[in-house]
Amino acid sequence: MVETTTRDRLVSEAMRLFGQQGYRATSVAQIEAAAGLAPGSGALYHHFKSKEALLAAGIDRQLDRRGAMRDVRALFAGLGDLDTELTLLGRYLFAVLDEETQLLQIAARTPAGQSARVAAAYAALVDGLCAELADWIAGWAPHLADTDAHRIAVLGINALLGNRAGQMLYHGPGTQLRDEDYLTEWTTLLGARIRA
Amino acid sequence: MVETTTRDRLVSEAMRLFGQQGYRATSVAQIEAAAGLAPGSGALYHHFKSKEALLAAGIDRQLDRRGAMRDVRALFAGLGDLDTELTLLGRYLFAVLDEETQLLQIAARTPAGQSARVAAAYAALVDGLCAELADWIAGWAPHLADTDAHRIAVLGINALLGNRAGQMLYHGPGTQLRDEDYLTEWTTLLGARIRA
DNA sequence: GTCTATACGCCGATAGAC
DNA sequence: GTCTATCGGCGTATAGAC
Repeated sequence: MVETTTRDRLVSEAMRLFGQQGYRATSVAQIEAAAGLAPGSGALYHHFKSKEALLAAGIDRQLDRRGAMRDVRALFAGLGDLDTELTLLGRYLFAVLDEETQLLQIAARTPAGQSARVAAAYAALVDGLCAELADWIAGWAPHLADTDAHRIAVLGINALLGNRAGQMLYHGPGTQLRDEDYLTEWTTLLGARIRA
Repeated sequence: MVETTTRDRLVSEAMRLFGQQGYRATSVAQIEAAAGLAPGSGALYHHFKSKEALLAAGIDRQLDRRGAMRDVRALFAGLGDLDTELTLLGRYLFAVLDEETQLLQIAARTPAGQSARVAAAYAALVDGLCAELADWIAGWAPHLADTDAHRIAVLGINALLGNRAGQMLYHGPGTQLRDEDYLTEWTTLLGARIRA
């Protein structure tokens, strides 16, 4: 994943800075400097017609990289008992969220209805993860109504999202748990609910 | 809670706007206008020496209003069975979070280590809620180790935080569940874990 | 305490040389 | 494609009249 073109570098550095500082707080000059161009020169505008177009390109690239909704039921089914599969699934969901860290940060720091593209990308991510988890739950607990499986999934995803949100805000070691411990507890909680 | 002084109105409107748009994206002129002053006039600077001092005053007011850590174990203990108490406790935790909406929004939109005051206020809130919930759990499940009770509490609080974070980002009706349904599922999940 | 007026800097974006 | 130079606008903050 070595960046070749200046355009790619601009997108990468812009998304990194947008995530760290927010869209408005990041200046075009700063992005240019991070991409190895002279800060303050309008060099960026030979690749994007505006700063907003650059954000849109970054979101679109993130959406392109995002694989199609995986059928987690097929991926993880039959690997072992419920707790084992659930732990693996939790690690997988954390990994997906970490791939989308920049998007999550940008979404959190974008004033509500400012960018429809950002909101749509965020909604698609969360809804997709909930659907995947709900699907897997339904496979293990056929006796559960679909709405129940969905509710458990929403809560499970929110628990993972809340963890990453907390890490973004604390940014220090904080009082947060280690990922391993958190996932263990997450597995225990959801496993007990699904079995019941 | 009718605002009397101009200073109070400035703080209230500033915190509202900071929450909606973020600190940097909110201009002093906008705050002045919202407080009924002439936008662009430096009238604000007769009450605060800078925009940053205004934010600090807002955070401090939020901290002052925040009651001392309540002993939820004493508040909710003996009201009924575990599920009943847990539901009430969940409603209470949601209510506390909703009182702190502005702080949560500001924290989310403040670029990491920008304001130590904001980070400290956020950390104190989350740590306090986790401690309260862990305390209550320990009361119902004496057989559980303290570290286990704490882990369950962290996950429970994160699940509630994740829900409110999602509401802040969707801001539309979205796919989110109704509070009632979400709390029901939250209660079921944590209840099953505590009993086990 | 609030106003008008203004200083001064930074930002997004454009023009034109190379 | 990247640079220097620059325009116009908006941002924070200040000075001084009332």
